[in-house]
Amino acid sequence: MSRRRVTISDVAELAGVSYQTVSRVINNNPHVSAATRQRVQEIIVETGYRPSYIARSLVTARTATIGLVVPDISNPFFSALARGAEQVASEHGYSILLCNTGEDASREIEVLNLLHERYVDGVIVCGSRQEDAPLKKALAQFRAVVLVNRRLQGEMIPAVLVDDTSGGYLVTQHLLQLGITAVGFVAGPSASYSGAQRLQGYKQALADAGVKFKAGWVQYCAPTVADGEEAVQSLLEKQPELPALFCYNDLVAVGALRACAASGRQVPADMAVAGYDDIMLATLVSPALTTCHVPCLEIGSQAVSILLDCINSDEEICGEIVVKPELVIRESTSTKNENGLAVS
Amino acid sequence: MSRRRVTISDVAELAGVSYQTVSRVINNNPHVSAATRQRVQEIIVETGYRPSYIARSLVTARTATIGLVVPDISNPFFSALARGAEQVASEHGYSILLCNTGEDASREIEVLNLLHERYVDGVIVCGSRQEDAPLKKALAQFRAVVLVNRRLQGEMIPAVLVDDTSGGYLVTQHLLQLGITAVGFVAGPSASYSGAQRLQGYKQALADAGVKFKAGWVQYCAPTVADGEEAVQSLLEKQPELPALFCYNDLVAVGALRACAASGRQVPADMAVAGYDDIMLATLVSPALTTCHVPCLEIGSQAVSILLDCINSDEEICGEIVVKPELVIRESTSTKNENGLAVS
DNA sequence: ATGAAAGCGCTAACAT
DNA sequence: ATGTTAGCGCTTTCAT
Repeated sequence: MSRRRVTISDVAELAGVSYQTVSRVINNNPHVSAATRQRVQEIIVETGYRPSYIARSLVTARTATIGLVVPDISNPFFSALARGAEQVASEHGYSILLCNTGEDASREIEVLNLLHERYVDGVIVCGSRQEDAPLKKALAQFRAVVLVNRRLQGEMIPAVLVDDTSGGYLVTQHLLQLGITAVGFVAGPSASYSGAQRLQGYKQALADAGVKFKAGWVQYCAPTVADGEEAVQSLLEKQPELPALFCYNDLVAVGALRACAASGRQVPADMAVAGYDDIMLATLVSPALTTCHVPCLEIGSQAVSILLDCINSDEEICGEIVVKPELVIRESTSTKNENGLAVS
Repeated sequence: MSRRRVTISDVAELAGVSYQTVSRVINNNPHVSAATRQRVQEIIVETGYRPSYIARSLVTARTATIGLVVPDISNPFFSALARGAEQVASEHGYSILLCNTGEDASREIEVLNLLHERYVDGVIVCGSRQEDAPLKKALAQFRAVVLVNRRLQGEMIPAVLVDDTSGGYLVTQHLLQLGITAVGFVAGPSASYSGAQRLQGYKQALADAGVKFKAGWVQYCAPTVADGEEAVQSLLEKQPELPALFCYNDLVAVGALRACAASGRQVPADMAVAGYDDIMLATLVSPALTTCHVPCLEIGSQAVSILLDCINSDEEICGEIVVKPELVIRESTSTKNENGLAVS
C-alpha cells in the first residue's frame, strides 16, 4: 500500500497524449479517435488508474454524496431506512455519509455543519429532535434537503412523513374498542415530532370516545427497550390501574412487555400493549405486538429519490409524501377481545 | 438555498487581508496578530463561511473519511457495529461513508473501487464474502485497511476477529452436554469466513464428544430470520430426528424457533436451539436464546481505533485483535436440562 | 505578521 | 480529433 497514486497526467504521459484526451476518454466524450481511446483505456487498466472524486468535485461543485442524519443507526427503524436509502443512492452513483446524532439535538447542528463543509449534494434528516429555528438555519446551507418524520412550518422543504396523527388515532381507537376506558401513552422523546403527532392522535381518539385525557397517563422516554421498560415501570407505579398502553414505538412496547411481566401483569389479559412502526421484532416477541405498520425501508428509498430529484432539477420541489400507517392487530391486544374479557 | 458559497477569498476581501491570513486563522496558525485574527473571525461568523473539505483534501491528500463496508446494515449485528464505528470516528473528526453490499461478493469489489476513487483515508471491511485473491487486490489500493470477522492469509492486514472456532466449539459442546448425540448446523452464507470458523469449532466439539459428523446435518442459508426459517424447515424434513440446532447467528436461530413452532416441535423440550452474536433480540424472543455473546458495538469502535492508528502512524501496524466470545445459556437449551429430560 | 506564488487532479471553455 | 489555458478552494513554501 501507500505508493503514490496514479493521476491523469501519468496516464497521459504513458499514452503519449495530453491529459485532456484522457479526461475525454474517462468522461465518454465522443471527440476521441477509436485508436487513441483504445490505447488510453489499456493504460488505464494497466496502471489501475481511478479518477479522483475530490479533484472532480472541486471543479464540478458536485460530490455525488448525500448526508444521512439519524438519531440512532442501531434502532431497527433507522437501519432499515438506511438500507433503503443506500440502495437507491448507490443505484444512482451516490454515496452516503452516515451521521449518528445519538438523539442529541445539538449534535444535529454540528453534523449538518460538517456535512456542509464536506459539500454534500444534499441531506436527509430523519426524526430531527431540534427546534424549528436552529434547524431551519442549519438546513438553509444545503442545495437540497429532505426531511423524514419531521415537518418545518412555513418552509417549503420536501418531506417524507407518516401520518402519525392518524396512526396514533387508529391504535388508540383500537385499544378503546377493547372496552377499555383509560389508555397510557409511553411517548418516546419529548422533542420528537412524530411523538407529538402520535400524542395528538391519541388525544383525539380519547376525546371521540368520550374519555377524558389525564396528563398523568403520559410518560416520556428514550426510544429503546431499556428506557421503555423503565418508563412503564414508573408509569405503572403512579397509575397502577391503567389497563392499556400505547407505546411510541415497538422498542418501547417491548420494554412495556417486560415491565408488565416484571410486575406480574399478563399481556393482553391484564394489560393491552400496542407499539408503532411494525419492525420485525414486533412479530417475534411473545405476545406478538399489535402495532402500526410503517414501511421503514421504503421511506428511506423514497427520501433519496426525492432528494435526487431536487438535486438534479432546477425547479424547486417541495412536495410532501405522507404515508398512511396501517393498524396491525396481533396478540398483545387482540386476544383480550377474543377471550371475551372485554367489558363493552 | 443555493446561493453561491462563501469562499476563503470572500472572507479575505471583506476582512481586508490576503486569503493566506484567513487560512492561518482557520488552521490556528500562531503567526497572526490578535487584532487581525479577531476581525477575520468576525467576518467568518457573519458570512457563515465554512472551509471546503474538498479543496483541503485535494492539497492534503487526506479526506478525514473512512469507508465502512457491511453485508447488510439492517442486520442488528452490523448496525450496532456501525454505531460504535461512527462514534469513535466522529470523536476524531472522521466521517463514515456507508457501503452496503447486500451480501453480494462482486458488489464488495465495486464499492472498494468506489471508495478508492473517493480517496477515503482507510476502509473497514466487515464479514467479507469475497475470495482471498480478488479481495487482496481490491484492498491493496488503500493506505489503511481493517478487516472485521475475516482473515486474509499471508497478508499483514490488521483485523478485529471473534474467535469463532472457539465460539462454535462452546455452543456445540453445551448442546452435546445436554445428552444429545446429534446437532444440526444452520450455517449461514457459505462464503462467510466466520461461518467456516464456527463450522470448524462445531466439528471439533462433535469429534471430541465422539459423535460422528454427518454432512447432512449442515444447511447453508442467508443470515436472516426468513431464510433461517426456510433452511431449518428443509433441514428437518431431511433429518427429522435431529434433537438440536446450532445456528449461524441469532437471526437464523429465531428463524429456527419459528420453523420448530410451525412443525409442532417444542423448544427446548423437543429441540434445543442455539444462536450466535447475542443481539438484543436473543433476550426478547420466547424462549430466550442460548447464544454466544459477541460485543458488536465494541468491535466497531475497536476497528476504527485501529484504522486511525494505521492512518496516523508511519509504522506498519498489522496486529489482530481476537475477541473471545462467551457462551450465554438461556431458555432455548437450558430448561431441557433442568427438566431432567436429557438422556445422559 | 503578512503576502505572493505554486500546485493538488481534475473539468470546461476555447483554440487549432 | 487533439492541445492549451484557466481555474475550482484551499495548503504549503518561500519572500518580505
